[in-house]
Amino acid sequence: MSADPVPEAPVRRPHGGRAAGVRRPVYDAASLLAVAVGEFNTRGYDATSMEDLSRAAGITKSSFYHHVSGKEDLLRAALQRALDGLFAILDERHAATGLAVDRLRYIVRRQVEVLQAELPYVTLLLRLRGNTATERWALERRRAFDAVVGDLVREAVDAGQMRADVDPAVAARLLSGTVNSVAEWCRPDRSDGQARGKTALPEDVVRAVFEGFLPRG
Amino acid sequence: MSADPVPEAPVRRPHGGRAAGVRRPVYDAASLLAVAVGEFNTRGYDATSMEDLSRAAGITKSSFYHHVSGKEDLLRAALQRALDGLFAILDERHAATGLAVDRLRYIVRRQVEVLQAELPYVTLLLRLRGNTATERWALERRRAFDAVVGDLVREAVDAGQMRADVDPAVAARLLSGTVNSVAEWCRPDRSDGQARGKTALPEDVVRAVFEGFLPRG
DNA sequence: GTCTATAATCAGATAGAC
DNA sequence: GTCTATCTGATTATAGAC
Repeated sequence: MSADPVPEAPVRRPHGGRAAGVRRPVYDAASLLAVAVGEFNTRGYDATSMEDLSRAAGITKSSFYHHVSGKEDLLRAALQRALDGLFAILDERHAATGLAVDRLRYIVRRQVEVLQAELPYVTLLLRLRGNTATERWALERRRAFDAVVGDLVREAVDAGQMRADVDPAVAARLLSGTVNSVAEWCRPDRSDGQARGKTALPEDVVRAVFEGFLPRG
Repeated sequence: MSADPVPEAPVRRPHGGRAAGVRRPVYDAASLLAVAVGEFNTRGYDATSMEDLSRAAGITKSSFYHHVSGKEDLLRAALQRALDGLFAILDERHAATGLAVDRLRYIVRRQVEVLQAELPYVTLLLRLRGNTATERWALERRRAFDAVVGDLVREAVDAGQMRADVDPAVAARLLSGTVNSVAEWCRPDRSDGQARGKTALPEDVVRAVFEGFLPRG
């Protein structure tokens, strides 16, 4: 179920120097990808020009093209990374064994964790419209992930581990929607769970989804 | 708290006829807006050209410009309609009086109903990036709506009507996120609650958010 | 109201000097 | 590796005939 792991950013130093004190631009492919994804998420993929990207990287458009093959390739690399992170969850032990509802709970928690760890890449994935072949490929992969979750919800409902008075298909979509909505406001710097530490958010999402917001008892 | 109501589509018939049997194009401003919003939601606002819009309306780009003043004005009209629908909820009786948790429940239900009734317009609103002044205006209005909901969540938590072990700010965002995620898969034609009728979805969302997906008891 | 034709601008991408 | 200059095509918008 997993895909090829994306190689981690090899830090390569450029030859040409700049005036000392000037904010150092990024040069290697992985860093340029990070810059690009940031711009994509700020303006939207379609509204972001190669000029925008190169400016954000601190070089001209031509220099930028020396490092990357094009706009869509940047998008594909970013989406690959997001999808690899998500699909890797499904290979984990607790996602593949045990009660359906427990596997579901584990996947939800891990999904939020991956979303936090790979925030810009997952955010980009969640905002696709499907205009290019690359986008449609990623959307299809994403649907495959959601289908696994959907099947698990149905299994849990059938086993009486989840409430049956909400249609399983609707429940699955609300569940995914709730998890994915975190990308729209989560910021990596800020610990979103206030004073309860950095790991609080995944558990909050699990509680909200499975137990709801009403007081216990 | 409400804004000016948007006038309902005055059906105005065009003079120039077409060959009978050919699919009749739309001519009045409201119909062209509906067409445009549909295209915006399919491709994304930035990726949709005026050529795309005019082709979808069945006329040339120049003719299209005869009816509308520009791309951004179409966007503003659409966002106005979505925001009016949402803010009108806050003026309703059950949204303004009663226990905080009950007001919240009512708002969530009505939000889903408005989302269903004005689906394309609300969808467009929820996908904004803030590239133009119009988008930023709409985003600010949307944030104001969310702030009202956020305050209500805090009030409900403080009153012990909602669980206190999830940060109120996080709870409010998860709540809004869950509701808004419906726009990503809800289709007006299909009755999403399966065999339980068309009005099932709002209640399903309310149950999911407040009671969670675990079985009762 | 609709059309063809055309501005004026900006997009993604490349050539080739240094 | 970076740059200036340029190509090619798409984009928003307008002019003006019918």
